[in-house]
Amino acid sequence: MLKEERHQVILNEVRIHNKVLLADIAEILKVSPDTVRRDIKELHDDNKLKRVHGGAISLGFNHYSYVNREIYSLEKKSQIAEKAVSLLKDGQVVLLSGGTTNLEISRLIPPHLKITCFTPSLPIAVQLLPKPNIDIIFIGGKINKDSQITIGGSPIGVLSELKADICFLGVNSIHPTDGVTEFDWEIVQVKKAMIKASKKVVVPSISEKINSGQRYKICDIDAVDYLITELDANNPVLKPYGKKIDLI
Amino acid sequence: MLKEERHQVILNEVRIHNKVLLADIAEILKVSPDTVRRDIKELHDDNKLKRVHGGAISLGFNHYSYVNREIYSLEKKSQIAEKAVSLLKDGQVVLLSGGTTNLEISRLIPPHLKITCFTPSLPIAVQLLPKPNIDIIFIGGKINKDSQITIGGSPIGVLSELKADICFLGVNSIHPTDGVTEFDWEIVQVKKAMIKASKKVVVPSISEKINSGQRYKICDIDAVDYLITELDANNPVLKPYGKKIDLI
DNA sequence: ACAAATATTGCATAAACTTGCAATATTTGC
DNA sequence: GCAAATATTGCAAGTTTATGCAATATTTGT
Repeated sequence: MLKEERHQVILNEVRIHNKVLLADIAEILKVSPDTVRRDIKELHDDNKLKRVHGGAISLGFNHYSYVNREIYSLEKKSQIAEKAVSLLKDGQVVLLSGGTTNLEISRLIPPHLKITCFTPSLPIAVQLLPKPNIDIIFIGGKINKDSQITIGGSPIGVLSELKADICFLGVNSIHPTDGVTEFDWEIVQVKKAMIKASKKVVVPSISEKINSGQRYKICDIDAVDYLITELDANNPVLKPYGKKIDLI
Repeated sequence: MLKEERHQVILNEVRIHNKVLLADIAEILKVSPDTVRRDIKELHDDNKLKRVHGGAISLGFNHYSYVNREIYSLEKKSQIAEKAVSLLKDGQVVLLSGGTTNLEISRLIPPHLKITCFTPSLPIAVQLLPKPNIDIIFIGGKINKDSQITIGGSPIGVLSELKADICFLGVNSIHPTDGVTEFDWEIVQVKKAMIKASKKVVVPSISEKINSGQRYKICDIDAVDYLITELDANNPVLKPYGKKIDLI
């Protein structure tokens, strides 16, 4: 029995059951638990699965855990989110794209605010659920598991019939001349539709994303009305945007 | 059962119900309350949920620092869900209404099954998210906060363009002559549309709901193809249904 | 305020993990 | 092709972790 074979067996079990028990694998493969332990250790180091006491578990098992990624920039995101929330007023119709910054925004929306939120993001809808004064309209469609938002023709169709007061557009990258860009084509299509569906477009973005670029373009800088970062509005990094966008 | 699995289950329950009772988790997972207590303590320390007397609550729910006593017959629902899941086959298009029994069904869908699930239920979508082989189509619309499903014209419109293989219809009440009934008119409209949109209609229902009635009618008994309860198929309680419905 | 439910603490036991080591395989350099 | 170097595997001893139980304390609902 080659090591590679064992690895395949283990990964396969994980793929099917989302987990494996070390003892089970040892039994199936007729090798010592130590060997399996070492195999799992290797696969763990290769990021193929997650090693836990007693066995291993699929990496993707908790997709929702993307909330935990980038925990380091949570502080910045909270600062941004606080600024963003201050733009909201009673009675508005708000469009929220996906992303962790927008999730933070929806977390910070004060419970007394009476607004209507449209969103294609599952985590954001869940986040808004406990707030009694917020009407939530979920923009349906096929759910993209990575981003946990709906994509494709269906959400775009819904958006084409909507005119929201304000849109919080979570972005991957923003650049003074290249505009707003994203790496996933399907998501770009949805975000384009969101911009069309809103009177005002707000981009909340941590400063790391400023001046970077991705493969696909969502819109020019001109299409963005407000740029919110954790930085002070007259920070030199933001200089190139100042003429075209209101900085917050 | 790996500790990690238990953690995932607990977090999932918290996401869906916004709270968990320690005793329920112990029951579901077949472990001692002490273990669950330790699990919750760990998750609390990791800032994944908030530990409170009697269980845990979602972080987003901090204002309500209590846990409601809510008796839900989980054991029965699991039995029903297991029977329900056995009806599923690779390649099917499945329609899932809301409700805790359907939630339990979606929890038990084996991860290797390749199916497409349409649902207007937020908790069910979240529950299905980690399963890699399931395509999830969320039926969008305005979210009803009580039931956590979308209601109104929008979901009904989507359903009118769909023909699913099988529909799991969560119900409030079922009666041999009065048919399937519900207390919320808006939800009735959605469920009517779901029945039209499916080749086969399955009603998973705990036996308490059998022979009861509510204000609004969803459909006659004839429209239901299968009735799944926690009881044995030839239990006398089910006798009146036997002629018209397959009992499981 | 009291009874019932839940939490804490310490402890016991079993299972799982770590580490070092020795016996075999396998690969490498010449 | 062969010896040396390297990897792999199983084992054993000691350590850590996981889990349930029981006695006691705290919290909660009425």
